[in-house]
Amino acid sequence: MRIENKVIDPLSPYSRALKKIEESGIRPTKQRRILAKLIFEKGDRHISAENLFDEVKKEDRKISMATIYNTLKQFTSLGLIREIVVDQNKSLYCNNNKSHYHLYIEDEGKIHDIPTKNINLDIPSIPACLSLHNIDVIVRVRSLKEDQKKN
Amino acid sequence: MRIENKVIDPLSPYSRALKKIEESGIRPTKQRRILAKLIFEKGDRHISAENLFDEVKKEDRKISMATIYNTLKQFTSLGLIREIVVDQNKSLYCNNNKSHYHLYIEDEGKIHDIPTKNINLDIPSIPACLSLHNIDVIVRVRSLKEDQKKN
DNA sequence: TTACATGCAAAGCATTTGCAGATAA
DNA sequence: TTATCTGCAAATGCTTTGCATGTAA
Repeated sequence: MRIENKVIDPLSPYSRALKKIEESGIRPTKQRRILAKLIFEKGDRHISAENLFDEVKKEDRKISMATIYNTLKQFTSLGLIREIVVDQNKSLYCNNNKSHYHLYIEDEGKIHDIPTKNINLDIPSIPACLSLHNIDVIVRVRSLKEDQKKN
Repeated sequence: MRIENKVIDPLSPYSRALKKIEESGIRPTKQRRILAKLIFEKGDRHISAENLFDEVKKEDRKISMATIYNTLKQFTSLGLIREIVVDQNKSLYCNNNKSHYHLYIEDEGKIHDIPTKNINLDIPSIPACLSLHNIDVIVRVRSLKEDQKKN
């Protein structure tokens, strides 16, 4: 699961995404290009469907929610983005396809990346009938203030 | 799945749960007792609200969904059970309050425990302003058959 | 030309809430 | 008695779907 790029990739994350879209056979439509641009041209971050909807609106354009959800799913299955489930009514996608884990600040709803190299994880071997898809590590924390309120 | 208790606890998980309910100040009502019994008297397992609803019905009783959801939340905040979010519309609760991680078979929707001792996890120290709540490790796998279908 | 994509509105579904009636202490 | 709890039904909020219209190749 550890990805270590030794080869230098000349493409920006956005160009790489577009390339992968074209290669995969799905059409690089206007909506998909707009969304890819928003997703991949702002550095590593975590995005929700609603975020994207709002960001499109800010540019005086409009893409329907249905299309945004469809696109997020397509991009996920192309491996361009990764879905993170932090709680049941919050689906976030991260545009960082490097292997990494997450720090989730529960009372703030904020999520941060933890580089894989900062966590040492040894998992036992998986039975032959199963193929590894992903390992999610979510370190759940609370800001101290919030924690004191509860106790 | 091996349980190695060094300290012998005279209480069953169910009795321990009841005790904690009483101590916490919430009333050990009929519904809460029925649910505690179902949750804690069947060995380690992962339960959904719907599972519980059905199990209550099988005993020719009835507890409303609202009460089941409320109770699961209360039990969670008492630390009796632990919520695991595997995907956005599937909330599972595990009745095993020992520290452990999860193996999730995505195409089957099944979840299994991985004892903590089988995973070596070193996380970096957490900033002083944050308090650690939990670490979720979900190893997501697919049964090989399903994986082959997709490729 | 035509297969694929989009967008709207409606549907779906797990979960939550408001509130009247019930119940534990 | 009275604070708390339960259960119903309605509301919520995210996500998905059906289908008519639009668009890329």
